[in-house]
Amino acid sequence: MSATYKRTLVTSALPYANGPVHIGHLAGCYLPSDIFVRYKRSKGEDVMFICGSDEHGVPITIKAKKEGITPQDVVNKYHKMMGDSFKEFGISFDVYSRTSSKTHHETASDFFKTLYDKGVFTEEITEQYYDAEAKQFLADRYITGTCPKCANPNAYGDQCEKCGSTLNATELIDPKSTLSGSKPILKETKNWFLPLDKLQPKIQAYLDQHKDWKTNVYGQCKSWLDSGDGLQPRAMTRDLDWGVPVPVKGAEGKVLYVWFDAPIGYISATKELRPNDWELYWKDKETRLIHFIGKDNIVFHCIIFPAMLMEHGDFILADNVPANEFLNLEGDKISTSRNWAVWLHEYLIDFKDKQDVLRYTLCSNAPETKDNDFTWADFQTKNNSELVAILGNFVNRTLVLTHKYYNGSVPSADTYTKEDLLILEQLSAFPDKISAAIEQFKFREALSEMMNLARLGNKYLAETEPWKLIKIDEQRVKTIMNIALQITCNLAIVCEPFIPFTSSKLFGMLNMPILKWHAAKQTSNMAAGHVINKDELLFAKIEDAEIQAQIDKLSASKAANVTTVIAPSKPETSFDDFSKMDIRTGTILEAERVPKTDKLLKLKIDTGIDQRTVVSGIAEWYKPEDIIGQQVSILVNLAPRKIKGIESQGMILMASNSAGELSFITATKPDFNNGSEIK
RNA sequence: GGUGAGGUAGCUCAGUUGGUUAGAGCAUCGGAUUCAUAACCCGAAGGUCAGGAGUUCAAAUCUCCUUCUCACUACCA
Repeated sequence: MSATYKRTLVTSALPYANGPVHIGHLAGCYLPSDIFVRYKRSKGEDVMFICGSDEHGVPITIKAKKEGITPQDVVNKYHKMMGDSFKEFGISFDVYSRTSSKTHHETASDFFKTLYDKGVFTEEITEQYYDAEAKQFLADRYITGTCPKCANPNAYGDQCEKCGSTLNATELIDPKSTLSGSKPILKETKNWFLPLDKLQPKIQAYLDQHKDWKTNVYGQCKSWLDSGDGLQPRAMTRDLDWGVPVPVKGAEGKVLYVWFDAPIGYISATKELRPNDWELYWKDKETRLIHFIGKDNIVFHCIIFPAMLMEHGDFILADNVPANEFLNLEGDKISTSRNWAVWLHEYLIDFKDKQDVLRYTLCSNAPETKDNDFTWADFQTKNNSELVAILGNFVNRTLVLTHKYYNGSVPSADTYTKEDLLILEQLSAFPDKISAAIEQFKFREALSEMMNLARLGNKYLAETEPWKLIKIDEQRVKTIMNIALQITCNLAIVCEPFIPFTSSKLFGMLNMPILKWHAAKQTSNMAAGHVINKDELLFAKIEDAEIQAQIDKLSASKAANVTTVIAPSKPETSFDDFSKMDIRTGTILEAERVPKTDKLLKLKIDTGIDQRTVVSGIAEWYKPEDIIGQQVSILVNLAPRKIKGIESQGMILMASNSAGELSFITATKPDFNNGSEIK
């Protein structure tokens, strides 16, 4: 593959500018892409590494409103924060741009215009909620109301965070605009859709050429294409005032959909970096385009963005999309809102100058094929038992002996023994072994191969025992130490993509210029007589106390999360409104699971008035056989509704705690027969 | 429920087109050693390859069923 390409364009998913970077982001795409790019650079290949902040979209406007600042303020803050911490961590982007830049606005706008002029989009008029006071359409996130499912009064228009269900804004009970607090009205609006349904054959053909993609990536793409109705048209514009304005007449007050806008950010960033020849990287067939992303982005990078590029016409498409799975933290999902994360900017303070320890740990346990778990104990072990004990130790013993025996001057190799030759042969084979793994995006394997070189070194010293031989055969020891130094030097070369800070430290100690990848195949990079610098330790042990401090920090956020979140009270209502509800005491007579659902139970309730069927989403909390005879409160004059083909005639009232668990509510005294009113 | 990805030693993971006693690192235990940050080196122990059935001379690998985890998706009046 590389034979047919002249250059490589590597993109790393644009991080969303509403929070700092955490280890999940790093393990998912930034670290693998950085390793890949550093390796390519070391090989002397033409490679460009693109990233930037994704700064549009509704969550940022909400965050801004909450904090009483402008969306631009929000993205300025996080753009700087993310950019700084990436840099300090050694993620070597050639450009770290942002989607609020002028270049990006122009590029995205032109891109849309081109597709528009080509007649790619379909127009569709739909009804959306509109806030008459604020005079704007409301994104789903700007509407709150009562969740129709769990009765959480603070559900968003797209999702209820309490019960986790996805919603349509129009389903919310008692919807409310978060802008003005007023009740939104439905109003017609026009949006532009990318007709993915019509493009499906083209996308199919594209994916068919890439069956070599990682199984998780290809599998997920297939599932989109093969699912029931296939691909569906997707709106590429939104009624919102934060983003790239839609450059079309009649589209005032509309912006491009973030997922239309964000991937174009890769193009804009390249333009900024190479204003004169950026097209070479995006339009020349001899450029290889690779997107590094997390698994949540697969559909956008493998289906939607390629579709956009295809329809535009001039662009090349991704040759590979090596998406990683997710990284968990101490057994739980990483969550920004629950503060369950290791934040990069905090790590960089707590573990100053230990970038490589985290890089090493995250790479060696990267979620390449399935979700993985990051634990602090593992972090400590990887540092103490591998970086310190194997790599650091080998380098240290080699340099210490060199200073001790030769005052830091590289001894000359004399006659090689059979075992020496074997070692040298193995030594020169390492770069290709590591290359092979990196080219296949198997970074864990590549890293472990790199460590094997240090192991080889340790083993060589243990077998030849120069500290014993020095007393009887000084000539022989010179050869041994020369070889040990060659191994050390080549380690400095091949470890660079993974642990660049260590690499440069090592080159410094060896008093060597930075050597490139091909040099690692040589076994004589360190010339006899060359004088090395004073040695220092490459890695320090990490003590239990430091690890405990991090674990305590996490425990604290866990404790903070357990404290019950009390939903704020709803707006005042009238007694008349309340008394319209006819709530009764009833008893469950029969209960059974609704087939093909996870959460639904079909209940037969004696309401005192009659016996009726109610479908209720409580199957996660109650087993059918356990609740026969259970007394419940039921809203009996609610309009019936068909759920999964069953007509549900009422609603069981449930108490719901902050964990989203549900509980029946009933009279606590006996003798409250069915039909007793609740008021 | 549908779709996709997973379930291999205590832990984290490899296992190519089915082919001899299923591998590695870390952790554990034993030995050896002292140049080295009690590190290194050698060795041992450790697995009904989630469970069951089938195809085959031969299955971790192919087929079917069951079960668990994760993601997307559906149901929630």
